[in-house]
Parts: sequence; C-alpha cells; structure tokens
Amino acid sequence: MTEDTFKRGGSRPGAGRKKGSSVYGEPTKAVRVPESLLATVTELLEHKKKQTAEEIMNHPDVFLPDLDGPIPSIPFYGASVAAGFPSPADDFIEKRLDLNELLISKPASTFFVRAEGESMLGAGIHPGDVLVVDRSVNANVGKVVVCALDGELTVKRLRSKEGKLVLSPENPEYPDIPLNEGAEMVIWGVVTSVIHNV
Amino acid sequence: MTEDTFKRGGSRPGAGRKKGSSVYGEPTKAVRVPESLLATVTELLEHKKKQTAEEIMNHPDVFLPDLDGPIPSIPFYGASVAAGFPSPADDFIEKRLDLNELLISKPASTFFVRAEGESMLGAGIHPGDVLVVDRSVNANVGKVVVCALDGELTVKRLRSKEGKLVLSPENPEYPDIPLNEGAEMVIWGVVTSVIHNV
DNA sequence: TTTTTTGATTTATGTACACTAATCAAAAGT
DNA sequence: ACTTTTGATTAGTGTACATAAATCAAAAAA
Repeated sequence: MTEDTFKRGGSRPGAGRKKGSSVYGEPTKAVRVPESLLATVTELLEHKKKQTAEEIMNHPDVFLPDLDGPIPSIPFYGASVAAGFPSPADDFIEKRLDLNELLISKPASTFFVRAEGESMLGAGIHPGDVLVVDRSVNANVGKVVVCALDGELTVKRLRSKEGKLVLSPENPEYPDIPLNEGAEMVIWGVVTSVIHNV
Repeated sequence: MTEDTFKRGGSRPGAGRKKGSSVYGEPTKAVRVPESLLATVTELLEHKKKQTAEEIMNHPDVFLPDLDGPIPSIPFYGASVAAGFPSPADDFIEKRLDLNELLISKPASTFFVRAEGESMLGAGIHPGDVLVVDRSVNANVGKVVVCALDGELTVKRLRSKEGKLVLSPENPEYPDIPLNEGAEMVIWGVVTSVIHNV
C-alpha cells in the first residue's frame, strides 16, 4: 500500500455523525435560563425528547414534515395540571388546536345556547356559560339536554325515576321536573361541551 | 502615597455588580434548546423578564383595570328568546359562531392546558377540562392563573390574604398555597375560558 | 468470506472563558 | 466640599471550544 492510495486523509463526505441525530432530531441552540424556569424548561425538553422518540418509533420510514410553515401554532399543554408534567400519556403537543374542530363534530347539527340559572352547577354549567349543543346526538337517559318546556328553554339532565322520565337538575336546591303527557316538551339537542368564562 | 496604602489591589468585599442584578433577578444556566422549542422558550423568558419588571414597578395594592370585556354579541339562543319558540332550524344555520374567534383574542399569547384534580371545582374547572390561557392578561389578584410552582403546574385563584399573595383553590377541601419568598413560582398565564365536556 | 478492530471524520453538547455590565471608592478635578 | 473620572472588583451573558458521540470504511482478524 502506498501513500497515494491511503484513503483516510482529508474530507470524506458521508462519514461522521448524521445531521439530526440529536435527541431532538434537530439542531439546538444554547440559551440562558433563569433558575426558577429551569424545571419548567427542562420538563418541556424532556417531553420533546419523548415526543421525538415516539415519532421515530411510530414512523420509522417517514420523514418529518417541515413544520416551519406559516400555520399559527397554539401550544397545548396536555400535562396534568395538578401533579405536574410527569404523566407520560399526556404529552406536550406542539400543534394548532382548532377549537371548532375540537368542539364541533357535526357543524350542520350544532348550535349554541347561553345558559341561565344555577340548576346545573353540578354538571359544570354556570350562568352565562355557552353551551355547545348537538341535535344529532340521541337524547338518552343520562344525557344533558337542552329542551323547550312549555315555551321555556331549560337545560337539565334526562333521568329515569320510578319508570318515568324526568328533567333532573344537577343542584339539590332544585326539584325534578316530571315529563307529563300534556306538557309541551321538545328536546332541542344534547349538550356536548360547556364553555365557561372564568 | 506608598505601596502599603494603595487600596486598589486584592479582594474588596461589597464592590462590583450586585448579585441578582440579571434581567431575571436570579442566576441563570445555559441550556441547549431545540429550534422548534426556541420560540416557546423565548416567549417564556420574555414573559419572565416582564414579570420581573412588573414586580419591581408594581406595589401589591395596585390593581390594573379589569380587561375582562363582555363577550361580543353572539347570535345565541338565550332562555328569553326561546319563549317565542320559532322554527329552530332556519335561525341558527346562518349565524355560525367561530369558537376560535370567541375564545382566543390573542393567538400569539394563548395556549391550552388540560386541567386535572378537583381543587378548582368552585370556579367551574373540572378534571379533564381544557383551559384557555392568555399569557398577555395581567395576573391580578382575583384572576385564575396557571402557574408553575416549584416545577409543578397548578391552576389556582390569585388572592391576597392578610397582605400576602396566596394561590387559593376553589374547593374548601384544599388548602391555600402561600407564595413564600423561596418558592419558585412562575405565572404562565390567566385562564380566560374553561371548556368542559359534559 | 465474514466479522471485528481501528482511524478518520462529522455532528452534538456542556460549559469554560472572554467579554460586558454594574458597582464601589480612591483620585483627580472644580 | 462636591462632582467627575478612573481603576479595581464582582456578577452576568453569549458563544467558542474541547470533548463526546456517531458513523463510515479501511485494515486486520477469524
């Protein structure tokens, strides 16, 4: 072997550690973080690592899409609020959450109602809340329904007591409303979500 | 003047830049952050800076104007409207509400958190609910805030008790959390809406 | 042949360090 | 006496760099 054929010197394209082989699968940058935010940022990074790992596991052959697009992203922290971040199931998702998409599965049959009164506090429905109502969902027993009772809109839970259907408030201070034969009762739809302004 | 009395050499306690004179008022640490999280982390840092500045400027008694504006007129059915009980179908099809618009006034400073635990039932926050959080809203006393306390995310109402700030749960079964000097508390934002699945 | 070892090369990563900012007090200036 | 300048000292901050990790292919070993 001569010096001429010795192939080790100089540049050798293709060799070396691959780009994107970091734990995050992308370049990093050194940032100074105050100590009080260190835990928070670290958790964020840990979750990103896990997320990256899962993405690689789930799609070994697929290239990651270029996320540097113009799509405005609203961070969604699915972590447990009471206990911190550690739950692995609730991962930090970094994508746009479309509230319309989240709350309205069937636009054609969905409408909104503003709630009044305190009869449904137990179901998390406070006065002034906006209710998302789906007319296409079957109003079975147990569902929270919006119904017009003798011309008045009410929100109650549909229950069966002693073999009879009743509109049951979720507040002990309010009485059940029996559904008599004669009463004009029309169920408008089933409440699927409640939007509560703090 | 002799060499003996020359006072400039050697250690001189008390001289020099003060500890805690950083923008954050506390020591920092260099951390590597992946590019995709850079914006998020930077925002967090900017917010921390502002928070620090405000803490210095503001007295604990100062209340900033309540920015909770009224919800823009929404073509909903209120209970009173329902008395007329018209043909439901026509009216609300044309008036569709954009929930994103309704709930997100500032997309850049908004994020979501899924709530856990029952410490905030009184504020209408149930476990599993999605919280809409605005970072740009001032975290005044009385607001429901999402904050990282010693690295743990929590949702509590900010109250002033006996002149001291406390994180107050909205559930008598849970104790107040005093904000000690040593505690690492970072307010992530103010909860503006709660989305509750029935 | 196939496998293992080894040197070279390239990227990733934590942090040491050079530089900046802030502060104090002596010295000089007024 | 009072103010300004200046050198020394201490803490803050961005990033350059030394080291580590990953990868390839030649060379050696099996």
